[in-house]
Amino acid sequence: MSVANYRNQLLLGLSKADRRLLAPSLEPVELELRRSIEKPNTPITHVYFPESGIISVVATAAQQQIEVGLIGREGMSGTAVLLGDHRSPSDVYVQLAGTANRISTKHLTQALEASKTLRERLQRYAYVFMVQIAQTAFANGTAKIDARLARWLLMAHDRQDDDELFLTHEFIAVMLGARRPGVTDALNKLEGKGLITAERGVIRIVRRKGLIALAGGAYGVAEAEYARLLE
Amino acid sequence: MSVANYRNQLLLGLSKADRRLLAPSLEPVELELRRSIEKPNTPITHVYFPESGIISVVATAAQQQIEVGLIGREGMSGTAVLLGDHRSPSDVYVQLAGTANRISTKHLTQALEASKTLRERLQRYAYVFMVQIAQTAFANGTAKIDARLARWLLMAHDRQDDDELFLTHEFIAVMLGARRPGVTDALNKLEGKGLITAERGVIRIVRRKGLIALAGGAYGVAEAEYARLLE
DNA sequence: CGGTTTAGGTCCGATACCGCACACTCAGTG
DNA sequence: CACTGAGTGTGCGGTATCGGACCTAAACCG
Repeated sequence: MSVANYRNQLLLGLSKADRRLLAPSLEPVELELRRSIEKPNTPITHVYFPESGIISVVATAAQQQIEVGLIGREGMSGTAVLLGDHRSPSDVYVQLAGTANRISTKHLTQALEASKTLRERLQRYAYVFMVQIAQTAFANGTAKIDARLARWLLMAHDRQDDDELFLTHEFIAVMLGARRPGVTDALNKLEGKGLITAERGVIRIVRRKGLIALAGGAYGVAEAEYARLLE
Repeated sequence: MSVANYRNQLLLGLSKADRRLLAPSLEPVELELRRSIEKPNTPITHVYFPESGIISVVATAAQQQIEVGLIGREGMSGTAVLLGDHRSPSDVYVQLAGTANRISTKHLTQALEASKTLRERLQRYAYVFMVQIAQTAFANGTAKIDARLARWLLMAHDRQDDDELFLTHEFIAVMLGARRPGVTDALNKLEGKGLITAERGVIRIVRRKGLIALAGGAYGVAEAEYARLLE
């Protein structure tokens, strides 16, 4: 794959030199639905830069699961590696199929050693991801299901080109830490307001502005930080 | 202040050389209750290494406030600076009075440039703090108020020497994003189980194990990461 | 084409938590 | 020593969400 063809914004934002540094180690891979990217407390072997699709970072404990962050073509998995660790307590897997370029933890670590500018840029992303997680904590603590759903749909929508998201209520329920029927209700509510349309397995975003309003303060902060630091 | 006198574990864990690098720039300060450490979207002037007391990182939006992370003598404020930013979208202030050593953002940045080992160690802390925030997201999304309260009390207790926490229900309510009477109820529930005792303005931790059990999976993950990476 | 799987909708009672309001009580202050 | 204010306890109706179950409908498969 030629350098110019990357669609991952983090890779695209690198200097030519930094991109050349990573390019030989990058390996294109398919992101199949549900594919595991990181297992809790297990060494991270590769770090993924999605070209399309979405990767979820999910906290798991006592049979409970809930998404704490999500990664698309704007970012990368494995931020732990950027900060000197080689594992994480979270489960990380593909939530929306797509493609990615991945690099082995070893090669990435070497590249980070070799280039200060690379390190700085990727660490800025790590910071933005931290803000995203903080926003998730905020949303989970203060917002109702429909607002959290709106936030989630917006974040997913930001990470792909068209307006159709291929997801089931079941999966969304896990993401939000809610019951599946609760998600069904919330989706119907959003559809009733004309913000989305939904069919079996497909959700179509219709009015982003309405979704943003409904999400309240839970959406936008991390996105603004990203724009400020990485664009 | 002599090097040996630090009580902040992050400073204590540094190599002698790194401690010498920071020491001349460290300035002892009082952490008065409610003192502001960082304002949202305003340059971070100083980074604080608490010796005692607790600093809260609070996400604010649309008149809603909720704590996403908390910092005591095990850590430092201003993780954004470690990752190349100089502000953060969160409100950061003193939640439990104490003392700290602080360093200007400029001096810290210079020291991070000068010492790779310093940078690596502090960035590992930043990673642990990120895990803590993720746990908050988990707790907020899945746990009931009494479990979240138990988690919060445990985390505060970890960060001081004795068993008495001087807090009002009102402040805890803000931390948890709950109503004040909800906190009163939850505290009474914990007291009924013999896990704590409470008087006006004081909460005394009695049975940590019981609190940990009640907190479910919401407590312990970030603490384990800290032990693994920084002890 | 008929059977099976998977996704979605709906209904039930229970409950945790909310918003709001008000009463009590302890601790300091004039 | 009464007064005041902050901290705490309590009550009440309303509602979001839960846990569990069940039923329909679309898609898939031999």
